Amino acid sequence: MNYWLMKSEPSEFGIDDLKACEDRVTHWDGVRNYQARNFMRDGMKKGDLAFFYHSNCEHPGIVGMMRVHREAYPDHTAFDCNDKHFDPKSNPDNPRWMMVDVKYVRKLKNTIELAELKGFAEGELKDFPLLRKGNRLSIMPVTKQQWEFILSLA
DNA sequence: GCCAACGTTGGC
DNA sequence: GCCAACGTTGGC
Repeated sequence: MNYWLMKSEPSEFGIDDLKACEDRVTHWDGVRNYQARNFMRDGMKKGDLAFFYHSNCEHPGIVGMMRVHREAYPDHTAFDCNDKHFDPKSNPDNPRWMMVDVKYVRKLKNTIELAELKGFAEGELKDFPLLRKGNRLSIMPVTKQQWEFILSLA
């Protein structure tokens, strides 16, 4: 089993929105970055666990966990010219962007803030992509060691 | 709101 | 293939 971290802006779609979804499942649409897409398409397997990360907000950090519920399939929002993430270069015959379905697992009692994680950038979380300077990946792998260490902070 | 870092686009 | 211009991300 693999571990992941997936970012979302809580003003757009936060962990409470996921929890409120029917069956607590939603499709993770809108990824428009090739590296992030490749992680989803090539790496994510049903049953994998992922941290839910709130970005671009007052207290960015890890707020909970979810599980991959369905493996990668075409992101239909890329075909919809009314959608915020419309991409005219993607079409149903040759979809450029993919998404997975994720299911809510649980919220953490307290957010593990980015500021706290940064304290381990030279130690336990060395090489964690989230802490790399200029990192903009919205989906990234987490090693088992990193996963367990981060959870121990919660 | 600012801005650094990064990815993408497109002219050449 | 290079690279300048531009757009986006996301912390602060």
